[in-house]
Amino acid sequence: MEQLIKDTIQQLFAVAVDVTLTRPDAQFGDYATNVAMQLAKPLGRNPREIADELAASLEQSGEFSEVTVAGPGFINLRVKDSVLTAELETIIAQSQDYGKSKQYEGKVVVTEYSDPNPFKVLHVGHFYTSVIGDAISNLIEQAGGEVHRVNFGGDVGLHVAKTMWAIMQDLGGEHPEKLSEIEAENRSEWMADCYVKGTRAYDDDEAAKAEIITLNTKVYQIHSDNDHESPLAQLYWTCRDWSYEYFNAFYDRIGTHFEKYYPESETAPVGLATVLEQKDKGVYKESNGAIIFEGEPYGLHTRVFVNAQGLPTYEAKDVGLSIKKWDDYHFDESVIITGNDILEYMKVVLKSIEQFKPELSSRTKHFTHGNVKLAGDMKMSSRKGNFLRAVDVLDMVASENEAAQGNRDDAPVLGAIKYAFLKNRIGADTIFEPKESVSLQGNSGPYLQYALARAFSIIQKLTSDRSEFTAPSGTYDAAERSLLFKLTEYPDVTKQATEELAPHLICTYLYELAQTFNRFYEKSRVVGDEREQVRVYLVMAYAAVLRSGLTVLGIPTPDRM
RNA sequence: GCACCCGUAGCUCAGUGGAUUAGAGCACUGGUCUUCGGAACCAGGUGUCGUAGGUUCGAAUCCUACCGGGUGCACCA
Repeated sequence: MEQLIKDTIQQLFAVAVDVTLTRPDAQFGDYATNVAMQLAKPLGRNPREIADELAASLEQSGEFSEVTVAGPGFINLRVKDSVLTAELETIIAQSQDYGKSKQYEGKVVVTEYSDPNPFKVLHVGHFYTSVIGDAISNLIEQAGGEVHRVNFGGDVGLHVAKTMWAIMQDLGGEHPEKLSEIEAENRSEWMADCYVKGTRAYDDDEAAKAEIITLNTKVYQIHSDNDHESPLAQLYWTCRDWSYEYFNAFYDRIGTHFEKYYPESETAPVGLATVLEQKDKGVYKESNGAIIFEGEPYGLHTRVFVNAQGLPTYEAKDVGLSIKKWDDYHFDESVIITGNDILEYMKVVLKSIEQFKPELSSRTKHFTHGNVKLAGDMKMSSRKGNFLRAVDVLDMVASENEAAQGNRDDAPVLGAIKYAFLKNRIGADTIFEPKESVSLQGNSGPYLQYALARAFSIIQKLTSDRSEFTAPSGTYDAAERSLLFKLTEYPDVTKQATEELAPHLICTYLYELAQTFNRFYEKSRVVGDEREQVRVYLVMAYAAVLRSGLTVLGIPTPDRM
């Protein structure tokens, strides 16, 4: 249609312009264009006149059932129902594949997100970032990308030393055999408690602080010696395994799967070696015994990559991570999803990498989101031990669902949480109001899941005696037409959502679609109606699009609820 | 102090160059109701789009300054 309008303009006015169609309020038409206003200046004519002339010509083309001019020169177009029928055929034929965009075909993409630290607890923020990262990965995947989901976490570093210190306080020394006294279901909580104790000791007790700093070096030593024998090493490896088991169990439950963990112990040596090597080439430099990168010439700030004790900081570990990802995947694009608190930090790290591996930093996109905040004034900190754990969120929503529906099924629980996390644009902080976020009505995940379950129910009633798709020959009534027209918007939505990596656009669309369907459903009987033939295909097309959209968001699509 | 993110209805947010009433959900009030599964549908209304200038035929949307909130800025991650 855009091409047709473009050609018509070329014929009438002998100028080439880009024509974009928008979807105005339904009362004005299916599509609208403001191209007459764009032409007013170059042609030196009244936009209204141009619009009238163009509209008359478009009307003669026979492609539209209605062409009108409104306001200062907007052209509103309504397409013939036969055009919609052709699109309905496409949706039925392609089903779940309808509307997939193609921007990432043939591209290898590494997505890194979630990034919890072993020896620490998973809190609500990890849940949030995992859901966002997953949806972004799915968007790239539906667009044809070969996606590798990876996870980066600190299995060495000061937080590990703090936890290990408290663990040994608790066990009375380096006694790995005593770990068997910790019940399996209490392990993650016990380690989280130890982290809190270790942090308090580090802050309040000078002697403990010195011990923890020494212990930090010993933990690095375990890795460089590949030590699995010493009592300290046994303690360390066992607790690290417990952490990964705990992470995997959580990811399984929320339907996320990572291809690979990059523990910092593996990226640290690579990062350290790289920084030292590049120091000799002048990228990094020594300052007060540490090795730094000066960001000021680039409008950034200076950061320490190797501390005065010769240990790599998070910065060097990130350098190592980048290099390892590159060696493993030779990606076309590397997408990193984190909280926005490390936005400036990441710019410095990437700028330093750009000095010696420009192709690597130019292919890296850093996406940041805000923090999850609890309604009211409660601050969360895993250091202090007052925080909302990821499982607490699941439990709260499960209780809410139980009160409303009498069960604790995971599908609506995950639907509610994931949708609440995804429906807003990524960037600002998310206020987590347990009661609101968990809502099962209105603009919520379960509303969409339920809308889909109803559609399945209808389809199943007719499964046995449905023949091959035959395109309806007549026209559609108002409710049918608005549902069908809304369905045809889906390809535009996936395209834009993929370009911007903005899952909330899918949410907004699906909610509008479900509303449109529920209105249709309210007044249009399907089974047994004389228009059953047409309507059942509309329902099938709707179910395909809704299911496809929910799947991109990572939201379960149960047939029944 | 500097940098980045944000400021739209009582609350949580869409809308980020287009109009004919700036939209949803929640909350509140009333209605539909022997369900093709009611987690639904319908009706009812509040806005100095943070403030002030500017650009434009046209600004919640772009530019500038300011105000307010959040986050970050050397050996934590």
